[in-house]
Amino acid sequence: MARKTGSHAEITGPRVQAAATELFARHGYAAVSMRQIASKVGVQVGALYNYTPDKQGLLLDIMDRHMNELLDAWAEESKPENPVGRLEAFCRFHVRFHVARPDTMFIANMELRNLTPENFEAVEGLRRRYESALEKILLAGQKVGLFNITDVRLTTMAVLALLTGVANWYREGGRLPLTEVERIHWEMVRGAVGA
Amino acid sequence: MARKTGSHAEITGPRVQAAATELFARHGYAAVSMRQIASKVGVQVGALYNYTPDKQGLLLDIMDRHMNELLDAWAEESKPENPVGRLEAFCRFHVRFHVARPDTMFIANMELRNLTPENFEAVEGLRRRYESALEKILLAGQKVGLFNITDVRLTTMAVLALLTGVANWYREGGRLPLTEVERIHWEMVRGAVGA
DNA sequence: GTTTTCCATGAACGTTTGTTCAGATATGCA
DNA sequence: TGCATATCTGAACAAACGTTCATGGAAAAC
Repeated sequence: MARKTGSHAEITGPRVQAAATELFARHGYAAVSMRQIASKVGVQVGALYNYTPDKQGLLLDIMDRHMNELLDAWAEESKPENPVGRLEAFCRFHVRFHVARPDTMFIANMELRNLTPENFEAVEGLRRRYESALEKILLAGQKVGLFNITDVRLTTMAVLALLTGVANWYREGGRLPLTEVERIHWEMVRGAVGA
Repeated sequence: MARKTGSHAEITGPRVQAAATELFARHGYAAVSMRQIASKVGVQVGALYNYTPDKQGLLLDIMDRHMNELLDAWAEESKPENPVGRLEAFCRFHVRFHVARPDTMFIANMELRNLTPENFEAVEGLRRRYESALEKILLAGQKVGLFNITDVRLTTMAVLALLTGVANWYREGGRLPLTEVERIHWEMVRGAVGA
């Protein structure tokens, strides 16, 4: 029988994830040691290996969870059929999602190169699925003449770069309310794609 | 007297820089060891210390050189007085410059957190100077009603994010010629700022 | 031809790295 | 109360880390 109360695993486990996430985001995967993570959790190094097979496992878990939450959240988002409305929904969603998770977003964008080849393949696959969600919107809008886009692939990357940048500087309780930040980004993207 | 021929320093020095740049760009500063750099140069570890006081010095040198070359190149760029033409010049310049230097651009964007506090301050100062070059253009255009911008600071960051993204995927000899990539980016920015 | 200068070697240093594991501790169940 | 199990400690491991330095050899200067 699995113990309920007094079982530390269900408390320590998430705390390990949280500590790793914060430290990886701040200093980078390669610059963080297992001992630093353990110290942040308030535990000895060896105890970490009850929750991950190795350091790489911590990184994979963070990135995999982030991308899956991203894809799931977009799937459940209510979005209009027409390309312009759909693009607006995407922009607002993307900004909202990433502003709420600056740490995992940072890791997902910066630490791809620190994944082992097979782990990279898995995460990269999820990333491409998300990219193609945007690409399909741009393509649909281009086909019916709503957007003015020379190269859909290039524009996809550019729009994502523009939108993702927000998490690098936005801080909660900052100068602008979130809905305003959403709106401004949507207006910029609208202009960039000629809608 | 400085020796001319037979002096290895003037050959090995740049090769150390080049090796460090390539490795830092590919794997990240923290993940690269001095021994890997030495091995790429074809030299023993100790020899590196004829060319840098320490590992941090290599990183600082790369970033400092990159930012100074960027600022100098922009200063010497011929640019019209009117805000729209000036913004176009900036966009084309930025794309051209970064596509030509993907490695140092990558390092300059990703490794800021691996600088010691004082080195960070120095490089960050240069980065802000470059940012403010763009910000001034946007402000000037906004003032005379040529641009439609809600928040200049936010738009500055967003435009830079959009433009800088290009170096992440553009490869020489790719699908699109460079001038076309320049033009497309300029058109996107033009739309984004409502010009 | 001798001296001087430069640059690289190769070994060593103390520290830190990721990971393992036997044993201690504490909790839930009987 | 005592047994079983889940979790953590504390120490240890070999390997790799950044950095230093005495030594050597080759080229430049005289």
